[in-house]
Amino acid sequence: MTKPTIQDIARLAGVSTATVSRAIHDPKLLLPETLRKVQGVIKRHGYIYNAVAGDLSRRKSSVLGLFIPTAESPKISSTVIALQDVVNSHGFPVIINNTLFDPRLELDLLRQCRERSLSGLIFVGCMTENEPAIFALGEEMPSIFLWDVLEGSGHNYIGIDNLAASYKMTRYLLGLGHKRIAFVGALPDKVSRVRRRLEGYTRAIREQGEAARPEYILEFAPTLENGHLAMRRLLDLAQPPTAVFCACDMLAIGALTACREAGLRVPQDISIAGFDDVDFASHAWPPLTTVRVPAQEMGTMAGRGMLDMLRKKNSGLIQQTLPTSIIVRGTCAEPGRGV
Amino acid sequence: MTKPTIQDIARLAGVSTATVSRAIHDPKLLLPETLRKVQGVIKRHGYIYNAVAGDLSRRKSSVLGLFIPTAESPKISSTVIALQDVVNSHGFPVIINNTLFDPRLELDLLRQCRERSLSGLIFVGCMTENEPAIFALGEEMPSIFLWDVLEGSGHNYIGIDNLAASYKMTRYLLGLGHKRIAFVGALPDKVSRVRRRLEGYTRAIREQGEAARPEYILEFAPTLENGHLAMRRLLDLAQPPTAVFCACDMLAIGALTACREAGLRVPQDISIAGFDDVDFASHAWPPLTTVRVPAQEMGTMAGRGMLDMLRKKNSGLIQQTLPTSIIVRGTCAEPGRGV
DNA sequence: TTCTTCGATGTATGCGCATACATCGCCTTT
DNA sequence: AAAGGCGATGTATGCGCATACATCGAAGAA
Repeated sequence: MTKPTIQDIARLAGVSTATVSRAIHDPKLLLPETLRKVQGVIKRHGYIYNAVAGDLSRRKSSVLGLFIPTAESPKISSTVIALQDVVNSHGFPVIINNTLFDPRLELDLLRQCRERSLSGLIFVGCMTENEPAIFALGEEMPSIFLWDVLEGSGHNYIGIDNLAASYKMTRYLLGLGHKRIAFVGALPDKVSRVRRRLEGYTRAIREQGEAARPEYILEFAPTLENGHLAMRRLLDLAQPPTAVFCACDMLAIGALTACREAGLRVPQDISIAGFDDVDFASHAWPPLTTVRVPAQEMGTMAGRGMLDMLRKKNSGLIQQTLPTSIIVRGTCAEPGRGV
Repeated sequence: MTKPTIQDIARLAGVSTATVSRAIHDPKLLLPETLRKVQGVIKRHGYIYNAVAGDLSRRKSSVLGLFIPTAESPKISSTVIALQDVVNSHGFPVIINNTLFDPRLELDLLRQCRERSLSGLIFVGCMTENEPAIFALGEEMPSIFLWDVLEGSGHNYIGIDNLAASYKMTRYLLGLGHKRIAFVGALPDKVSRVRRRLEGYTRAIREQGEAARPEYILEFAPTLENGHLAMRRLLDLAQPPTAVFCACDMLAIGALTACREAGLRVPQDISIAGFDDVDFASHAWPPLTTVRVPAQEMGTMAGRGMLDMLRKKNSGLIQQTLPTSIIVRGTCAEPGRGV
């Protein structure tokens, strides 16, 4: 026996296909009796709705697309999970695209999404060089950008002020008395939120009357291994920094390990600060001082915002800047007792 | 101007729709000249292929579905990333379904996948109570199960021998001289791979001539916070264990923190072992002794296997058991110097 | 030369559903 | 009692593509 279609159900229930369609999508349009009859036939014959056909007919798939650099970042995963939690329960599956910081791949994934007529796109940032194309696409279909602010851009965003947060953390380190502060970040040239963090850092340093030293600015993709590598490179410098500000916790925790291996005490000999406040941050040793990012909140809000846009409610622009805060734990202190 | 369809392209290029379709999917069927002509028109008019229509016509979507308990687990993320890496580059997007250990949700997500006529499903385990339904579905469409072995089941799997690995780790702790070993796992009743790990533990304990003590067996979902909680509960026992085997690293690292807070030295006062070998394991303090799980390999192999199945190559059953190994780091030692 | 084969392309149909529009009673309204 | 309104349902068309089958011409076989 072949899979029953809406037509089979209609025939068996003695109604029209339109009525079956209504029974599935908008039951309250039907007489209770009719509804029961149709639902009975549906259940009895194991009818499975064909969403692909529905999508074609409606000219719009009810799938959402999410773009993230890599699922390897636990903090971004928080955003992903929160988002999915909201939209899945409303029948919207999510296709997750890992761009792996590769602009070509990002574009290719984007094309695939367009081919599938996804009903909405959510970006946890995007490659800087693809911004024009992606922003243009944002005009055509519901899109939301997360994890950064796009002020005055006319685009929907739910983000954090990376520059301000980074500036604040750098000021904090400066305030502790550090003169030689390094910055380790993930590809500032390619990712705007990291670039903003770098700007916050350099601004704070410059305000202090000093220029940021190029050898103190390192570029590494956000993995533990890279944090380890970066710290080793910094420690090999003729004049190593007394504090290291890592633009994400993965790098910071890797750096912590490198310090331990080098026999350096944190924070007595060297201070380390992170960005994100991943769950692991408070379980590291010493517990990591970092910037808390409301990743989960952004995911939840993005999900709700997207649902609203799809339902044509609340058609205004979504533009929200969420607060961050410095979480002082145990990896930063005044300099000068070691090294 | 409305979006051009395959028909518009056909007309503009002076060929039939079939030829355009071939130009898109199987270019070598066409005369080079024809191909160039069609591709020119496609490019010039900004034609975008409509995958939804294609899927309907072909009666099969080229999207894959992946079921995981939660993206919050970094080790499962490794599998996800590796899998996506393989299939995305072949044009297969992946819909990721987080079941959150909720059987109802799992079933609902499964229904959504069926409605979308996904071409293949990959499961990082599934809820035990849904196994019959899911295994039955596995007969209808390409499916692969990961992270556990399904010997003699007739299903495709790429997994690890959880029971044996767990048995081995417990033996290791026993060999160190521990008599009081606790087990903390994530919902063994609901997830087969955790059940197997529990079995490995109890088997090893029983072989020692002792029965596993119920108060030493704790059930917690795999989060850092829960590991912390579990350890505190164990430490509150009249007779706390001298070693704690956590069925996943998240729990183990949380437990580590709880010990530190309680003023207990690891491994001098208490031993802790994990399972997974997440990246963070070697960055914890002390570095975590754990069972290495080839998560990435499973993802890669699953991706390749799925592609093969979809291309009808290699139609045999995929049944592979990958090796695990105990990674001895710094959290386990002989008992008896503290507590 | 005639028949066959095969490569290149065209024709025509249907995939399963949504929905604009039409229909048909029945209940209000005046 | 006639007109209008509205709730419940049916009719009919098309969404954009894949593909089975048909066609046609040229090259090779006999």
